[in-house]
Amino acid sequence: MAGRVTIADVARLAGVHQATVSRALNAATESQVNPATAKRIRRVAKEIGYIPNVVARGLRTRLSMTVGVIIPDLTNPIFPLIVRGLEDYLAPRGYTALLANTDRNDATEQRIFDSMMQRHVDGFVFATGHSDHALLAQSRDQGVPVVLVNRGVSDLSFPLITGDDKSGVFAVIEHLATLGHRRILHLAGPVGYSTSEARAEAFVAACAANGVVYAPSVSTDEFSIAAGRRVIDAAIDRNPRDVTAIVAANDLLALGALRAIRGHGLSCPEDISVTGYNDVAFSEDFRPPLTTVRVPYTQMGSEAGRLLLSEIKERSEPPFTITLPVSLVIRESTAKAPVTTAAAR
Amino acid sequence: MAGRVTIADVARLAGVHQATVSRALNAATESQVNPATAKRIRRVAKEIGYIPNVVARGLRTRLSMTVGVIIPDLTNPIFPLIVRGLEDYLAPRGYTALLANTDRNDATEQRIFDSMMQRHVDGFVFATGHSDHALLAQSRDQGVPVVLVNRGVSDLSFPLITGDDKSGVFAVIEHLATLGHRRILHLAGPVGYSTSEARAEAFVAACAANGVVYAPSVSTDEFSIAAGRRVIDAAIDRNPRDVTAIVAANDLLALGALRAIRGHGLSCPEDISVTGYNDVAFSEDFRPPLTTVRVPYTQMGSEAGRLLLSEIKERSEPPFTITLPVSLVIRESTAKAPVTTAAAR
DNA sequence: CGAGTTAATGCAATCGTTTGCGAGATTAGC
DNA sequence: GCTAATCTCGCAAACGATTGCATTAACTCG
Repeated sequence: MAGRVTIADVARLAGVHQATVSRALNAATESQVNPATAKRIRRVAKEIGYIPNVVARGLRTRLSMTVGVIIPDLTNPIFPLIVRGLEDYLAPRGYTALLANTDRNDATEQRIFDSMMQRHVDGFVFATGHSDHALLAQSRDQGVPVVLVNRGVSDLSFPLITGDDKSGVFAVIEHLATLGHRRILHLAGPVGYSTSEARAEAFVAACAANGVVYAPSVSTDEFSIAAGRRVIDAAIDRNPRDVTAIVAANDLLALGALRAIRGHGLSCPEDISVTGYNDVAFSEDFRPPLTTVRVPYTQMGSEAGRLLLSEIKERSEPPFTITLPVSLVIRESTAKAPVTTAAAR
Repeated sequence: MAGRVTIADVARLAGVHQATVSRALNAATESQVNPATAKRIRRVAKEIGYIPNVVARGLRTRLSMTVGVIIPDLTNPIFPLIVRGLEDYLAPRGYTALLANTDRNDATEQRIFDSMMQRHVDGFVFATGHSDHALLAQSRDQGVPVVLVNRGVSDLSFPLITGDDKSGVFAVIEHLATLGHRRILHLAGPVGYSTSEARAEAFVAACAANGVVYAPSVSTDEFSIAAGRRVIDAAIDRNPRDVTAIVAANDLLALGALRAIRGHGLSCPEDISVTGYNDVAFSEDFRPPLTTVRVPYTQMGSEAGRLLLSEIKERSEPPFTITLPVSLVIRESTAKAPVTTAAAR
């Protein structure tokens, strides 16, 4: 028990003032104290197991060595990757992460934000994909830096790390065009998400560039397997064999599409090709293994850490966007367009 | 900018002493101040946007309202569930979680532990599955409560939340026995993990109870797809058609087995049945959909939160173990034992 | 040898709260 | 109308560090 040992204990045992202890133990000020006493102080400190109280220090230095990480839902498989990358960057540099989920609920998000503000985090990483501007402005007003991950925000005054959605979608469409697909459906994500929008726009542009006819995008109300299945079920019922390929905005949606296709007695890729986006864990083991776009989420996390720390250190970093390259990974859910269907049109 | 607004600002504007402000804003002490002034204080506080500094408060109250969560690797799909359940319990109660990954590295683990200790976390949740006793003892010595998740530790002096491994494995074996399997292989997890050991033991007992002959367990060096594949590849090469079912200690290992089986031109479940453990996300979409055991990881997380908070509040809770029920989920990776093989023996 | 540097350390304020103690003011009891 | 109990609220000391400033001692140099 004994209550934690403080700097005063060390000072007493080493026969010096606590100010001297503080200086001796702090790399930046160590030069100000006699090497011999410094050594003695360090020895005593180690002996009695002194560990500095970061909270007390933070009170004085106004640094908590803590950053707030706000994500929608840790259960969505891309976020663990981001968080992991972020922490791997932060930990060796003495920072730790406070993590919280918003569940896309603005009230929750505000609550979390306040709670982290109270804890005086040194910066924020937002990966919410729709966080309202109010929070960002609030944070900036209080002088605590923010970096955004995996989302655009209309005004570009915050640094942002994102994957190259445009080139990812282009790669997908080119791949499908090469396989002879000419009628492709875009299974879009819910509106209001920057990724949905970026990918939908890129889809249109890519189709145009490749001479592909596209059906009007159908869009979902959430990024989930169920939503994908629901929408594709309806599409097939309405107009079977209309398209030869489905480009989903997301692996989850793609998985829903796969289930819908099987559910209708059709098969992928023989009757219809499907592509996903994200290259989520296990997508290699789906039925069939999913052709998708790999996004370097772990790297996005560590880049976010790098940017945030540099913002914390030298305040006035100009905001800019880092776009990370993505890559198409071709597996078995895409194949040549079925001749019958193509001919039938 | 303007630096955050403090209690002194509120006091000045409300024309009272800061002690009064503190009391007015704190539910427990609110009764000590005149309702009228309390109201005025609250109004002023709201007006100028006062948010109490939890760090400063913590310095005085010795409570950080923060708990440390130590896991091996967030990328392993069971941990996001646990963390999510934990945070969902913690957040509404004013606590936030500091999260860090050990990667099963003792040095890293010690570093993380120290770092969280410095931040004066009010308690720890360990889900490392092999964390050394030293750390636990250290934590107890300092008087900060610990709860363990998903692992046993030989001395049972810490509260523990775990899934019922024994009944899970029994359910699996009974299911296979009913399907006619008589020669079953256990694809065990790496030694030194409580889950590996518990499941391996249960396997032996369950086989004995069901009159099943089992091959000596083969064990892996890590819980991964690659490890599972490697071991099963070797087993098939050595002795094809020896067993009719493989019981893996984990879904990842099961997935490796599935790949190995396909790689040898065999098929699951026609030639050989496979079961997993955990019911990881997407296991429904594997080839074939995996029969496995569902473990309530999210609930494990929230139970851990409950236990930890109760330990924090009233210190001397006696340690005890909570075992959560699991359930067998039967999908397509298990089928009747092939007659040919059965007859051949 | 005295004045001026420099090196090493102590003093005390500060960061933003909470809280034991005590002082007035008000109310109650008789 | 006086004592005692009860409400309010202010004072000031914590909590555990950091840091500007002052002080002392030792050293340099002309």
